[in-house]
Amino acid sequence: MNPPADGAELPAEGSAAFQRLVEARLEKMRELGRAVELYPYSYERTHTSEQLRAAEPELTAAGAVVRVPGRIMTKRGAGKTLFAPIQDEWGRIQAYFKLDTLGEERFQRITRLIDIGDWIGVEGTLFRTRTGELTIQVTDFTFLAKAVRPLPEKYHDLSLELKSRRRHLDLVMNQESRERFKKRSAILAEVRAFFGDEEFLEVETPVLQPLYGGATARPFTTHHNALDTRLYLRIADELYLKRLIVGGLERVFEIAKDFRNEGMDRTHNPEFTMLECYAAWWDYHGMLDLTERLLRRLARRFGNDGVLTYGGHDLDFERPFARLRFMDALAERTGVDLMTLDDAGVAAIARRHGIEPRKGMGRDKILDALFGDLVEPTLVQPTFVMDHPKELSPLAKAHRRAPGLVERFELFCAGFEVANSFSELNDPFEQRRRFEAQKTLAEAGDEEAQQLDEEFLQAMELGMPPTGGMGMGIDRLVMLLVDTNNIRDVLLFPAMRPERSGGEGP
RNA sequence: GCGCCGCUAGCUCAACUGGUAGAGCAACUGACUCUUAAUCAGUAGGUUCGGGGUUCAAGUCCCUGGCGGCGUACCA
Repeated sequence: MNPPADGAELPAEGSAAFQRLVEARLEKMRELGRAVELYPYSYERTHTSEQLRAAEPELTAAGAVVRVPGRIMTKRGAGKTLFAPIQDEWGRIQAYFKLDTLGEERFQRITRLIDIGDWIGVEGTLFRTRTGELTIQVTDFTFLAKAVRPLPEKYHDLSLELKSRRRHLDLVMNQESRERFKKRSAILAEVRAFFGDEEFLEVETPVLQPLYGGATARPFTTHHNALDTRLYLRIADELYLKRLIVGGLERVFEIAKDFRNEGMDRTHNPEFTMLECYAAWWDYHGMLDLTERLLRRLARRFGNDGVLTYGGHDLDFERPFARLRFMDALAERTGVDLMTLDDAGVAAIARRHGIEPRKGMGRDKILDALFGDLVEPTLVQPTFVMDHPKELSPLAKAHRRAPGLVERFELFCAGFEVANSFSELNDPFEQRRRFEAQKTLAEAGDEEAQQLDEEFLQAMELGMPPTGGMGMGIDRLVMLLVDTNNIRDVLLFPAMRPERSGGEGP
């Protein structure tokens, strides 16, 4: 038998009132500890709450004794009986405790010494109450673990902050939250299965990198003690994955965290999960087909016959996705063929649409801003936007026919970007020129400028096959599939400012 | 970054123009042998985010710091 936990206490914290709530629980735990093991090592479960519901007819007919562990969510005493829903990962099953069946000591134990929030295993047979609820008639029960802290209030939702900061509380209190994160896991599994079927090899590349590249973003920096050298947390996998293509691995993909030292809001977290894939011998058309197949498969599995409801819109992934050329979309919105205009002309059009070009914004950046304002919000149904201006895409191959453009597409759904893809630049001389240009920007103080990666260039100089590449923000994909507009809903532990007591004052 | 709003019991929220800080849930005591937001009777529970100021008097007004929400800008 365990020591009776007489010394158990929590560090002083919170108000005296809170201390008393905890103390009441500790006191009951001490008393309970004199009779039972407080922290047993395991429990033999026969069924989950879900399995009980599925197997009810057989179990009832056989009068089978089941053993189900779970957390006590409420206690409803009714004289010499007690009803208590027991919650496990899949849901709840009601347990019925009766003085007559359990005897005085065990009945007192459940009614008086065991708290809401505690874990117990109940053993008994199934029956239906008068009101029709499936219930376990408890013949015995086992104490499994103590909740020394009280559970939150039961019929109002937690604030988003508490849900995010204390995800464990959210998961205890909200079945729907548990379902959402299980769905995220299923989505990831489905994506991996898809790439397996498409004969892509899943690989892992470094998170800690001596140089960062593959995207324009500010990195996190860290330091390696033994090497006494600065390292960066990756902002993209791109350059390493392309080196694998050079090496002869023809189809690779990676699902991994990227880190970007930038603002956070409803759609941005400093660390986020990115899918990148590369296929030798493909151009962006091949990637486009792949992307469409992937999204359709996900929409069939997680939506309704290939249709996803998002923000009140029905998004149809079953039909071939719309395709739209970047410049055509802009021309349609502005009434002007912007290809024919010079920088000043483009800037003038932007001003006419309420966009004031910032200092240092090149023509292509202004086009991008215009696109973001005028076109993106209108792209509700899945739409491929194709053939972007060159300056925006330093790693993409020039368009084979249209001068000034690159072979690139982005997939938009519900007004936000889901995927981004190029015919990958594989000309090492052109790539070196573009890096040099970035280096100049960096020296001028542009923190987002990409660094010249000699290792990568040397790899490309060894010869990189024609290659298609695609990147997809997994968190946004999950947001789309679970119908939420807040990234915190799909990250178990989103980045939060550390909690601190108030400042010291002036 | 910037702007607006918020922070009161463990949780969700009240408290008028400055005038004794309240309710529900949770907790505690009691009643009830099919309850289910159980019910009924009672008890206890507060650093009103921190610091400073104005005032006879501050949850409320002012200054300042912290944290959050929403909007906005950049990034997936």
